[in-house]
Amino acid sequence: MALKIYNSLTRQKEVFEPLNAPYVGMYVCGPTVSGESHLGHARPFITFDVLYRYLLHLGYKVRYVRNITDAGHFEEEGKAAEDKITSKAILEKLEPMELVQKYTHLYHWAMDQFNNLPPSIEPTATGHIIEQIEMIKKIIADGFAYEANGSVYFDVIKYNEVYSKKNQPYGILSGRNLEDQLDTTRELDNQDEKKNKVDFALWKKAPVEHIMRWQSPWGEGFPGWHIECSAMATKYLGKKFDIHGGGMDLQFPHHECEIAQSTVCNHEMPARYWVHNNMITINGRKMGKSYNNVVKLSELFDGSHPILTQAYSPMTVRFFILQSQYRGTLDFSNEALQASEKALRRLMDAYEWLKAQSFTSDKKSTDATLDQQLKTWINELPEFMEDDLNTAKVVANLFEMVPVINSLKDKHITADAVSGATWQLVQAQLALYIEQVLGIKVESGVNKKQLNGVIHLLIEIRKEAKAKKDFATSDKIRNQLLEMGIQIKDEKDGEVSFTFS
RNA sequence: GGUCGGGUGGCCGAGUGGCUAGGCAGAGCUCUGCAAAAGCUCCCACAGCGGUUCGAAUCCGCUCUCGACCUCCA
Repeated sequence: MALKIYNSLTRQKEVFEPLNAPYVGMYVCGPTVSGESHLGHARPFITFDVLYRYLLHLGYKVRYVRNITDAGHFEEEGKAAEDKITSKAILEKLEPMELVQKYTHLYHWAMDQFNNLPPSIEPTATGHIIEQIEMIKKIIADGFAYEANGSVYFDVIKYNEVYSKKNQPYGILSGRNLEDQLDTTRELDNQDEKKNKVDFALWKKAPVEHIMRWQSPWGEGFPGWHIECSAMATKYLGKKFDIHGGGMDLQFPHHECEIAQSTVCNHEMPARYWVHNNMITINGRKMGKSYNNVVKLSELFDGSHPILTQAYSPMTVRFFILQSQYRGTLDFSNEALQASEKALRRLMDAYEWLKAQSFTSDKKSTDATLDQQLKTWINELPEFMEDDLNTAKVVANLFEMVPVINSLKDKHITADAVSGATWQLVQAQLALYIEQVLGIKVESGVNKKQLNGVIHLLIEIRKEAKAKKDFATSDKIRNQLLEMGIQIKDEKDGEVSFTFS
């Protein structure tokens, strides 16, 4: 068995072979922290978290780099631009760092809610301006970029001419033909600093109102969007690394441009496997800011979005995403999430019950068919994972085992139907796949409101017991609550209060 | 217009040339003080039209239809 992943570059599933086993370098494009993350953002991070977890499970030493884009036009999403030039007081000015901080924290909080493992390195674009400038200088020196009026552009036509001969034309990743693009975009062309419409910016001269700016050999400005990933990936993973991931919408132009820049600088294709997750759709349409159909993660978790009838826990959302294979679109709806919530609860109830049982390995099986069936379902789990991370099939197999576990629980079958060794196998492998590989953690369903409700109910029952002079019951309630760290106090006015210790 | 990817039962979603996942919802039964949970059973779909084949939802062609991307933007 070997892990196979779909490589967008070659358009086929390929056996994963690290360049320097057991080390694996993986770069994933992270968020732009100028606004709150939405459900669409969650998919790549959960997808690549599962890939990361699976690689770790296979024993690889993975360096997982996921950047934070904190350089750009800094204006808070949804807020109208204010006049930043005339604003005199420092505290009145828009301070990009403040936004970066706010949304980075929110993003980290969401990642944590999803039980995503933190990446090994989480570099920021603003922390790597020097590396980006150095890279641009190199590209200019090699003749693949030019300065125009304080900005620097990548010469796509020239790159294509030179690298087509080396079997790496511009457009190799997205399957685009440069001539076609020139034809289709010619009409739109106007007077521009760029030599060709297809050229992209490496460095942009900052207009006077642009508040994020840095000194460079070409004047004050800010880096183009694509260069940050090339610079950081090269710095932390080297000229060539194993996996580059991100959403499918980044394939072009972002990743295509990365390939061109990095190839000029480092003289080789930066990554070996390009992995792209598909989009989350809502009513068949990509969830995205431009469509005005985003459901923010915080709205999902507290149920405040109008299309939701209730709040959904982070694990429900994670499970919802893992019920599909990452390369297909996933259609989101309240109904679909409700289905996931119920399914997850059933799975986890069975899993947790089984986890608490103990089996002895010397017990023989009286139902060889069932015993074998369980082993088959378990043995298929790695096969499904290794077939391009087919988490949908993994989940399906987990559900095959749920009725068997529940049958044991409800004594519809006896424990000896299955051998002790097989039960132990099932216990261990469910724990491995549910908790380690899929990263689903047990959520305690109790919140403060519910807990308070329960305590009030007990106080109520205690009152009734006291009224009936049933002091045995009333004392039992008070004493046992106290043992749990909840102290009930009978106040002078007959009311009852409680405190947590 | 160009490039690419889809159309699977009420909903979400796997999938393979023949043995036709899984979840949710729905129906029946069992269990059950009531309810819930749980178990068992049922619900056999693959856009349309042709073609290849002993056999296709799965391969080919056409049609219809939906979507993504198309260079300064997360």
